[in-house]
Amino acid sequence: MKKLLLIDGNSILNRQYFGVRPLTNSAGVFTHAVYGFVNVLLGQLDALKPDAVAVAFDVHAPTFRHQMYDAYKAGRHGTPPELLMQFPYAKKFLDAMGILVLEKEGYEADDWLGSLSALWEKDGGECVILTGDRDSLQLISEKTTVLLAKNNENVPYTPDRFQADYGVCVEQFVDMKALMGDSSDNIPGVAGVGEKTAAKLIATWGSLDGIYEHIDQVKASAKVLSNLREQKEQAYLSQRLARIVRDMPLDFTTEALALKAPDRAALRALFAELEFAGYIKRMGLDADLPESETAEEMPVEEVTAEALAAAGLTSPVALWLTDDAIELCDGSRRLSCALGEGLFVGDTLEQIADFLKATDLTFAVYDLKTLLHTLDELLPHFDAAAFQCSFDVLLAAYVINSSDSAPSLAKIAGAYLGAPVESAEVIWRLVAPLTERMKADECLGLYETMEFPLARVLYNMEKRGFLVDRAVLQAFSVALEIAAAGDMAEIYRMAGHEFNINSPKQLGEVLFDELKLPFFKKTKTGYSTNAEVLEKLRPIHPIIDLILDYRQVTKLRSTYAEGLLAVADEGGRVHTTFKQALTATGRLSSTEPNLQNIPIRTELGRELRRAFVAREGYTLVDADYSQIELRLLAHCAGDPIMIDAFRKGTDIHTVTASQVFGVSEAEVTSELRKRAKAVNFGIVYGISDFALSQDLGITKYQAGEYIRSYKETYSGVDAYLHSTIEEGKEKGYVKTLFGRRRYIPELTSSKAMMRAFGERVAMNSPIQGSAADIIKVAMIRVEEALARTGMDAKLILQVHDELILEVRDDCVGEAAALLKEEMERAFDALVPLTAEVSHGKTWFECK
DNA sequence: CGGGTCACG
DNA sequence: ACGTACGTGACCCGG
Repeated sequence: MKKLLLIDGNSILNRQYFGVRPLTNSAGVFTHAVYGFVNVLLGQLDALKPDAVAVAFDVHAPTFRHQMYDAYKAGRHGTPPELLMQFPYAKKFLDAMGILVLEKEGYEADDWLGSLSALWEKDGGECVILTGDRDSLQLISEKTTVLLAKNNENVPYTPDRFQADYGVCVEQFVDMKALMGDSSDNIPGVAGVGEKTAAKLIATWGSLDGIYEHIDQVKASAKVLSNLREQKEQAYLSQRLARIVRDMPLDFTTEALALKAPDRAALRALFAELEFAGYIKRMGLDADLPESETAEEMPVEEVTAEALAAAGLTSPVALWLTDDAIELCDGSRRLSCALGEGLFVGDTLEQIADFLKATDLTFAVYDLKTLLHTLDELLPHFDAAAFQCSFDVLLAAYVINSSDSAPSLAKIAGAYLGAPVESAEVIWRLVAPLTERMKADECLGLYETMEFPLARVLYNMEKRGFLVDRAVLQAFSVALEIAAAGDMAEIYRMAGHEFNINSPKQLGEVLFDELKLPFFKKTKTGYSTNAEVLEKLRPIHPIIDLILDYRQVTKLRSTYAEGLLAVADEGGRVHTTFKQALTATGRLSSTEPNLQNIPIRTELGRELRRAFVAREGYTLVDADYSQIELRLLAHCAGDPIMIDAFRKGTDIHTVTASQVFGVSEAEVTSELRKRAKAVNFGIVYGISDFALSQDLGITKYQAGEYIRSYKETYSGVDAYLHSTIEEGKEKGYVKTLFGRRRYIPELTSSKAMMRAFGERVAMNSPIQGSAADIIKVAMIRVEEALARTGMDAKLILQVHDELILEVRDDCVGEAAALLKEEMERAFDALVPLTAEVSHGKTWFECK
């Protein structure tokens, strides 16, 4: 029996795009989706050995079904350009492989899959359909299997497997979808009917027709029954939408699908353009090249690990990891050490691992932290601590100029070199000019003693991760879900109809057009519905409270409870990624997950911290700097009154209130202290009377008076802030206590708005940046001191002014003392930089 | 993919 | 006249 392999090109490319880590060739074309696609296709050809192959693509036409589909696609899953640009390459690849590409205006890939599998079956052949789209499961038959592409595997769906999964037979699938709908395909279905109800109804009555023929006998909830009756038309419309076309007009016969011989020259050229050296090798395409041409076009030697070890490179050697090779360059030679066929060939990787283990070379790299993670994932028994590295061009470029965040190697090369060069060579050639520039800008010390050593500390922290209690998150998520559902029902009742509460547009219409509530603020796109606005409306209408609560609980659920569950590893630990070369001020940022914005300010939100725990037998030790930014302001400004206050250990906000409002410290009420606190914060941010008035709900005039009085009290601070702005205007940048620069071109702008922004940045950056520098020093010292003492205590998180350790129960006291000591000693300021330590089994208990 | 909203320091 | 505090990241909507 002849075998046909049919592939849903859109679906598979899409999966590869999101599943394979991003990759570009040196021309900047994204290539990872094609890379994965090629891998999948070659793998299936190998495994199935089909007689015929075809790959289908969507070409939308403005028919009804496709309009809806397009609207949807354009909405939430609009194809990113980085994927779009890869489609032509995938098709070129298929052409070169001798595989038929199917596309026709007005038809989707699954229409082709349906029609061709029907045709092939009629001719007595067997068919395998490869797709990631469950829609195609309706095409399963005795002769047709659907290989459903999941994250790591392809699951073969036969009629039996389908029945087992869905509880109905394949022929009933379309009717089931007619009832339950499919949000991803914009099929409405019948309201209130989900997978469970749909399966039960279809299993009982056999089909959609069966249900409606016996509608008076159908047993279901009153709501479902009335929806079934009212939405009969919609159900049949959904049925039509869900059914894949199986009889599209075809202007060719099954013979046209037969696999042809590949055009090896075309394949080689394509892979060369995409820089898929691994596939050229895997398919033996380089063997076709005349010897001389190979040598001329590819000056890179493909060598084994042993040969490499014997090559006699001299330190420092630039090291650059591509998808299928490690490139090395010592200035005179550039070598690429093949990782083998793809990244996952065991013995070759082992050889690389052995080489790295045995070598005493020192490397220069781009982004040490990421490289260590990659090597750790790829190589057996990789020892990050033994990997000798002396230079990181990413961190050097960031220290020199923090303005463009996380610059690519190509971008750094563009800025500091001229001609385009290969990656390993770029790294090697960048070391000298970057070093010289750092010397000239007096930030080489910052790089050498702070940023570069910090990279390894961050690597360790990321690798360790933070344990979360998944049961706690689950339970929290469920409770929040229930709360949200309750709010939602009540909101709909008060509004008189259902709408999407998450849509600011729809919410604005309900509140301000329908309920006629007064509006205070508009955004570019419509009414503003933010918390500040809603807070004012609170007394006017009871729906506001519910909306605020709904917002809070859905945020906590989706961003935190569900968000954290989604990224926890098998052991329940979450591994954040610290971006070390991103912020303009020198702070770190934390992503996937962001562990630097875990709720604390509200009681409910704070509950989440109960889910952050120490592992069995261990305790969290947490320390945070007390008002470090204000203390640094006192230090930088040399302001005697502020310095005195911090030295005496008095409460700074109380002192400020007493001074600014002219009362004794004993007379400072909590309201006065609150206002003084807002002024103190404002000063650090680069204050304006308007913003302060907004924050405190007072008049602009009053806010101006506060500021005037503040500046009188702390005249040193006032003078310092002015001089900082002046220096910024003169030099074009401001800098931290450790010499980290931030360039502020806005300071010389002709637009007042821009200039004012520049001035606020000039006032804030040295303070925020110095605080960031100091905790970085502390982190390096804490990591080092803990390692030296051999204590079982490890840094696992930094939150700007806070450090968290996971410590074995028996050394909590010792670790807490060490942590406090190292943080407070990290910088010798004119005022004490105090750190407050606490500990507990969960983050919640650390306060 | 930009804007609105809201979480943190 | 005009829009306003500094630095971040994630989720959701809708064009």
